[in-house]
Amino acid sequence: MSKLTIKLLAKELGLAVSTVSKALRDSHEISAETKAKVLEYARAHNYVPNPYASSLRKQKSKTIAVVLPEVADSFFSLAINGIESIAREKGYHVLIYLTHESREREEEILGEFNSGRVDGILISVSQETKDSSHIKKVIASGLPVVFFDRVCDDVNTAKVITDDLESCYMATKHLIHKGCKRIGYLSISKSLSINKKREEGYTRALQDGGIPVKDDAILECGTNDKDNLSAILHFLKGRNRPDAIIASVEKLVPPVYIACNKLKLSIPGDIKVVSFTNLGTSPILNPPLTTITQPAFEMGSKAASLLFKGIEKPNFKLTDETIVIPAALQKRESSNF
Amino acid sequence: MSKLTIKLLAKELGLAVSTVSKALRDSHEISAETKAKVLEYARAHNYVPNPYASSLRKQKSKTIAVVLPEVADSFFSLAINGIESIAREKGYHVLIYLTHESREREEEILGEFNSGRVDGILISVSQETKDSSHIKKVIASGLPVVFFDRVCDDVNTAKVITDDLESCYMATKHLIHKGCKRIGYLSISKSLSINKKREEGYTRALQDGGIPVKDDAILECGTNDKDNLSAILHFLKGRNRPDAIIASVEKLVPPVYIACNKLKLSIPGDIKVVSFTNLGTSPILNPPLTTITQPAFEMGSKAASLLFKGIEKPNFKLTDETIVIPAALQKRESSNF
DNA sequence: TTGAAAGCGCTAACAC
DNA sequence: GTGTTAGCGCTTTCAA
Repeated sequence: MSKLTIKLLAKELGLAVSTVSKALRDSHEISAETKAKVLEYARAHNYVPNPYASSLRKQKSKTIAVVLPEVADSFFSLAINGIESIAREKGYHVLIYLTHESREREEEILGEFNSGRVDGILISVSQETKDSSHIKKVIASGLPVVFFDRVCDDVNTAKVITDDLESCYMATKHLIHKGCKRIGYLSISKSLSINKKREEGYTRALQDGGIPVKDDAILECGTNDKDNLSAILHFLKGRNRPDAIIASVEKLVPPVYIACNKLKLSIPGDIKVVSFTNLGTSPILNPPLTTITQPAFEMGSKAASLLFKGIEKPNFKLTDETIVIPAALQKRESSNF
Repeated sequence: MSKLTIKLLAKELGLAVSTVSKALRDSHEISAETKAKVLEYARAHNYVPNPYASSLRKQKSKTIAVVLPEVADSFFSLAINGIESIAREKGYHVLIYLTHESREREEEILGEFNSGRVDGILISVSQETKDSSHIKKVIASGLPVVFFDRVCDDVNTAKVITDDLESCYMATKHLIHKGCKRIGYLSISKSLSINKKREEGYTRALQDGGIPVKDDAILECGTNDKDNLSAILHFLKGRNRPDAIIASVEKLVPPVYIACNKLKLSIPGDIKVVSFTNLGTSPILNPPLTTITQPAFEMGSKAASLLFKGIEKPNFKLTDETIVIPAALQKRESSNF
């Protein structure tokens, strides 16, 4: 069962290895006849060149890494789809790595790439990632990096994001328009780019709407689901409880609904809810959820396209340019339309 | 910015390449002193061995492939998590490939593995995969393969699945117990292992419950979301419309809820609903959904563990043994508890 | 148009 | 305990 190699192939055909190699890659120096013979034999015997030998020789791997906080989130699932489709199209392979929101793990993972394993990196950083030196280091080593969604502002490379500030501004405006006076905001890690922008959209909308911005209207949630639920329960119990909530990430949707349910707070009667999310079940929640939906698939494919350009075009530099793709505010019953 | 190689490293340290190589791998033949020196220099200069050179030499890649129908499904998302965590633990890298439910693509992808790119394969087959010759071929070539969830019964290798028949039997029983007389079943591709088992659980429960099994109580759904919605709408319109529905896969949940909504059928009043799904939003749907939940993470990690055993233990054969992990019936309002 | 040979970076015999 | 060397499978000069 020893694998067929180019050497064996050459021997069988009575040709030199180099001739076979060239024939396989359809080189113009090889006669049509020889090419046909080689190709036929190769496909008949299911020959697939060893990619690692080729990587070693050519010093490129035709492989990219996708580094994600997690995959159990519909945004990332859809983004992977987008990435994979472009990668396949371009003949690249996709290695997937999960940081589980740990900056330490993220650094560990990136550190491994200083080895020729991948030709480029797509990354959405972890919640813990404040210091971006590990990313700068990998870029300095010559590897193209493209951020998507969760970026590091201080790293000079291409980024694909949504209009977080504007879309959250719009969502907040919408709630104000519906008569909400005490709008709560559920944040995640303060250091996260998306959170900063979304929160700023929120506060600006409040200011523009003449509503005082209060610190205790913002609840910072974390990684642990149980803790988040109890924090939200507590948040909704105060005598100054909010009459609306904006959840900055998808994972906060279930705890918000569950908390309201427990506290017998009716959505949208007592409290209106809006969330950033790509959940396919938003329209069938109880009640249907008003969402800010990111174009996840498109973001993934755009980011991948950019990365491949950065890899393949010698004079295309992945500078600090940022591609912003608008998110959509989808109004539903949870905010009273 | 040329990458640091073992050769350079050796030169800098005034040592032979082989000495450095052994030192890096903590060989007993190397003095503690030399080891320390090498290790220190290596880490100070961020040396990471080129994995492809090593793969080439050792004839193994420390990489596995995960071949999935899609990733926008909470089962697969969770399974990837399970796979990744074990892979990381074992020092393996994970290549991800999506078939998008196409058997052709699946074959294409598997074909590429006849090259040393991966040491093993985890696969959940596409809806279109009836003929499994492409999988048999890759196994015959010597690559370990472990199926998870969607398996091919006629392929002799390890499989990690849930008790599809039994759990669907239980779910159907539950509906019968609730007084349902015309229970509809939404299938997907007839050829899919999970569907066959689930459907059989359904029919057996009907038989055991003394309810006639009718062909027109089974609706075969497909890949296209819109088509599924209209098919379900039609299905629920007949004068002999079902008083309960079992959805065999997660993606059918939104269309079922939407269809009922459109037709003003109340769940669970007019029609009870149960679905196979790992959706985190099941408890907050309108109404909360009764689910058959698979231990997705565990299935992924089990499958990965098995695969690594098959890769690393020379006399551990991945025979036809099947690991069955039970799914859980989580009763909620959609089936009236 | 074809072939010989060097070498990508690493590991593993084997020699010293 | 350390060094020399061959070779994994491929691509790419360069020579014939």
